[in-house]
Amino acid sequence: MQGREFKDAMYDGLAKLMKALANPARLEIIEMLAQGEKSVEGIVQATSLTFANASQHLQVLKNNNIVKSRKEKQYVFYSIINDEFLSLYQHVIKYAVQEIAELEKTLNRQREDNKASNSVSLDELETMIHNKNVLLMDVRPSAEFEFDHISGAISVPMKELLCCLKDFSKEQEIIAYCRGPFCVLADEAVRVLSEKGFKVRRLDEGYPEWKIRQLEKN
Amino acid sequence: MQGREFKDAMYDGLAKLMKALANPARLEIIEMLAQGEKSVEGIVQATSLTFANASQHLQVLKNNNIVKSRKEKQYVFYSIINDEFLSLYQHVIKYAVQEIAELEKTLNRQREDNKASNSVSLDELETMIHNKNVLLMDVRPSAEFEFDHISGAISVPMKELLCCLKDFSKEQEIIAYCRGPFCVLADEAVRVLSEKGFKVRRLDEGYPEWKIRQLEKN
DNA sequence: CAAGTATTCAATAGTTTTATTGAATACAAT
DNA sequence: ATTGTATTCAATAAAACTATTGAATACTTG
Repeated sequence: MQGREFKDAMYDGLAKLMKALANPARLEIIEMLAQGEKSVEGIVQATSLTFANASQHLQVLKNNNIVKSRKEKQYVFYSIINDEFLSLYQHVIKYAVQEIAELEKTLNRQREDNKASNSVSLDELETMIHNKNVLLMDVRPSAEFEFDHISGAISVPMKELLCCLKDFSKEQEIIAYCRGPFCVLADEAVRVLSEKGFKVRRLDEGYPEWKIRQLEKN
Repeated sequence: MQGREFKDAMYDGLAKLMKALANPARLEIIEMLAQGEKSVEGIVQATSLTFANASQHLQVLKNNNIVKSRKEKQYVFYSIINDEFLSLYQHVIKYAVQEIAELEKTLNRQREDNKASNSVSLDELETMIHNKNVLLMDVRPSAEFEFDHISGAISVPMKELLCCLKDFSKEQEIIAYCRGPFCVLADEAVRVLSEKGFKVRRLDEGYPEWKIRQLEKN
């Protein structure tokens, strides 16, 4: 194999991988699957995609070694293929929100809006934990909670949330958090819980921002 | 801003970034610029692109905050925008050659073809350099060496390698490196030198990977 | 100022990607 | 077997991307 031939093969292959990531619908699917496996139906419900379209995008992701699938009964469950990809994806996100002005601005505006709604800031959280009887709920997958979490939090992964409802009091104030403003888990938790009549708000930031604060304190 | 609106803005922006990377010609340009700044002409000479086409791709990269340019006399020099992007790019490459079977195979076949199988890792290099009886040889073009290089290396560009053979001892162990797994220069150097009876191996990675390590140490 | 060089711009045709539509499977439950 | 449900397949038109071409700029040098 000559040098030119080799380069072409490598750059074509690399471009193929990047192309698989170069679509907003597929990125949303990836973000969703980063939080745990989901059936095609689950993805359709959480996005504005049609069944056929979601399935098509999933095929693209599968053919590019980004997701894997398993079949159970008549359902097909998709998930991120491995932790290496997850780590790469998180690196991309981190770069994008830190270095791309446009995205940084969008994210900050969203944070402002969250504050304007009734989300709780890290500062407020601190005083609330001192004074009141609040329940701090980490809704990320349990593996992430076990790795590290905001001190005082309990782990209630999204997929277990519905079965655990009876364990919580409707008198107690609940604060839900996940990975940050980009993560949709906390929003979902707030929606589900408030529909059921709980007093629940979300933390406007998430675990990574809390961690950074802790490090800054030292 | 509603949740849906926010998501669309974020995923569209993210997809825009990935699209800028989703093209083999642009990836080759990035790989080249990762080794130091280059004029448009420099890029045209090293690739099979036309002037207009190279310029167009550079505009795309510039509009997506991947490269920056400066003008000197009538020349425009392009370079990677910052170390954060370089680190992200390295992560992508590392993921691709480790996790994508097709690319891994292509890369390994290339390495086999160049008989560079017993390569040296960056870790090994560090301990070898302590023992002092090793010659670290940078076989990239001298411009790239002058821009920056692994500390302790000497510059022996490929095209000068054959005329300089008499300067080296066959007793001394030689380690050749270039730009990383994609770069074929080191493989060629190893082939040429071992044919002549020198004790030579290649570094399995290259300058960009070393640079990233240095940055991580701080 | 004129000529030369490096780079960019603008238009375009060919190619690829995308969402949509309407079937076609594959499997489970009855 | 028949029905119902979840998913995939196949075809297609619209949109986006790409390389090519032939100018147009911008800057330097003489």
